[in-house]
Amino acid sequence: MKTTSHIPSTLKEVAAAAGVSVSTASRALTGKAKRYRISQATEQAVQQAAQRLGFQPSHVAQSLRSQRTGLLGVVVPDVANPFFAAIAREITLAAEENGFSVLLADSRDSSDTEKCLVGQLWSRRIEALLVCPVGLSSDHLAELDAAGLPVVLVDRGFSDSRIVTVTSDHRRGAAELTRLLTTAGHRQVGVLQGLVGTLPNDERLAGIRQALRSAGIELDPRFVRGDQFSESAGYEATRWFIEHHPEITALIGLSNQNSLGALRAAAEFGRRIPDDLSLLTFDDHPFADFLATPLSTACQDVAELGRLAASLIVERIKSGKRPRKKLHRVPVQVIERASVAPAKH
Amino acid sequence: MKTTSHIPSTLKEVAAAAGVSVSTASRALTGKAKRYRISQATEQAVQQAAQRLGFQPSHVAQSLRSQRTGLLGVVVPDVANPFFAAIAREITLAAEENGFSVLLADSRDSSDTEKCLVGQLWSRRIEALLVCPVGLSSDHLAELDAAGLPVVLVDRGFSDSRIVTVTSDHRRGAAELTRLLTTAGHRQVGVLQGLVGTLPNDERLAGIRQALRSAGIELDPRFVRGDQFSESAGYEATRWFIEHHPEITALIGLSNQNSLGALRAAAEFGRRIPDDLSLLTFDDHPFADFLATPLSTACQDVAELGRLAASLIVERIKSGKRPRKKLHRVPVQVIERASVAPAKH
DNA sequence: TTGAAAGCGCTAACAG
DNA sequence: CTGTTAGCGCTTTCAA
Repeated sequence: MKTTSHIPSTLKEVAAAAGVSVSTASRALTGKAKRYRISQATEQAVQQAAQRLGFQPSHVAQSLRSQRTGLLGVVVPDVANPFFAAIAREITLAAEENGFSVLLADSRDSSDTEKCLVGQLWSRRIEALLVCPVGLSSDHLAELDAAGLPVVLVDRGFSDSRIVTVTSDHRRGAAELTRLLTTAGHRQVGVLQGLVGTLPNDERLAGIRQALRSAGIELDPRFVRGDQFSESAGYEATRWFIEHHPEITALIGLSNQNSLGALRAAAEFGRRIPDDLSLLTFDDHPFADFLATPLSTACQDVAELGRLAASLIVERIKSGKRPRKKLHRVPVQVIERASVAPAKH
Repeated sequence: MKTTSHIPSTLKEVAAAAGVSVSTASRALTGKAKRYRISQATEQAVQQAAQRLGFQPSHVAQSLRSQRTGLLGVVVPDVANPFFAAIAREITLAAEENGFSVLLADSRDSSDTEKCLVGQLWSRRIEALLVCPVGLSSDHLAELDAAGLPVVLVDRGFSDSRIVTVTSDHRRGAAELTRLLTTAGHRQVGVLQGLVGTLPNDERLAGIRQALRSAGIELDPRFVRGDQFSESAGYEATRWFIEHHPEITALIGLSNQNSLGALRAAAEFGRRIPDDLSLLTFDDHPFADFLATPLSTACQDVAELGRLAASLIVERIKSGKRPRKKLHRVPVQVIERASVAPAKH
């Protein structure tokens, strides 16, 4: 028994079937019939032949010929993370609208993997690259960018960078969020830190420090704990605070994950939120309103991050010009819910 | 001022730089030096030239030549939906491990868009296609599959289908979940339905019906309400139940989204869960434990769904054989939390 | 041990 | 109005 061949039909076959040359077939199928004044009869014949054979032009061959692949590379640390998934989605939609396809890669939070994947994408001749970078250096990306491949960084960026970057206004968001605490009279604030050295982490921390200072409070270095955007890091840090610094009355998780860890630790140690401990966090999720204690949060506009990045890329591909403006900030929205109680003294 | 050209160097240039022919260069760079007994000297020369020019072979040209693109097409209804994001991730990881790249497409829950995207992917000569299908027919996919393109369906499938499908054991999961209700004495159970006609929806409904019947209860058709896997559908259905059938003591949301709508409606109408109304749902998410009322749920093994699908695809590509087993079931795990109260009579 | 040449499928310049 | 030809970048016969 033989299965139907899945070898796609070629233009040559279509041409043969229609009794014309390949060039005529090509012209008839790419809407150039008018321009070349192809007779109605042949045009139809070609189209019917194509139809009958289920002809789909090979984008591979077209790419080679035209030196344009219509491919966008997207690299994120974890596709399953809702934050990156949302970004990937916006890019994908924008890409599809503009006739591009998305090559998706998952760097698993590893800088080496990221480099490797970027190399592969490059060998596939992507026309632009969008990365939510991992690690603390962007040299390999800057190189590509300098070589003429449009690169856009999303979320994490690099201070020294000449690469176009789209990120939230972390500092201002963090400051506003912190004000919720100072207003409520909190003076002993613990921070559940994420990956030190990354732009979001460092800017958020700076925002918190600044807001505290405005309220006449100096952030105690011992009150900054943790080194990863992960649940376990948040858990460990919270636990450490509870055990060693019971004087702390409020916690700020520098990511959703960190705060999730805080929630677990608090539950485990019998600390009620917000009665025993206030908790603030970054980013949001659909069930936020229905948490036992709805968390007040500084929420990034993920969709806008994605959209902006996509439009910068598309714009750049179309115009061929590298924009002068490198750093793009998207506002952060503070949503006040019920996870801050007045500080007791 | 002129930016560095981003035109990638070609094998021809490398060959020229090394003072050899393209064929020699090719052989030296593809590890065929031994086989062709190329002299150490030339091999090194070629490699150095390649290094110096930053040569990356064009995967486009290789694809055309070899008729193998190493591309996997993935189509999901919504990349930002955690469920599909998780599936996409597993596929992506598996693909990367096996030397494939993933072309990601988002069908936006539209059957037409899906068809269109699949066409584009096909024209890019993907070697296999993984779809979380939308809509009620899979003819266009079955066609491709019959034509020899390995197609795997995930999540939703089709009863009549000859396409390899990976999905959860919805029926059993639903039945087990329902038993939580019958055991607690509930007899008036409302169902927040999703998209009618889809396999997950229909099988879950069947599972519920069956479990109720085992408890001597016939599911009242009026108690099945809703027509979409969406928050608003869940909200509307719940609202309708509250207004028209206050005798209902428990609700089962056929998706996370549906239940989220139920949560909103319940809050709005002052119904406490589970005291006034028990609520069960499908699927889970990280914050589940910290909801005001932790929902008991039938939880799909999303990672396993993705992994299984990926391995079926990879296996099939490598072997070239279409498997005889079409339908693959992944067990569902019921997690009991605190959203069911004993029924009052 | 190496090179020349053909060809993957397509488009476009050139030639009728 | 249509066909012939060259070439995108690569691999692989075939020939030396």
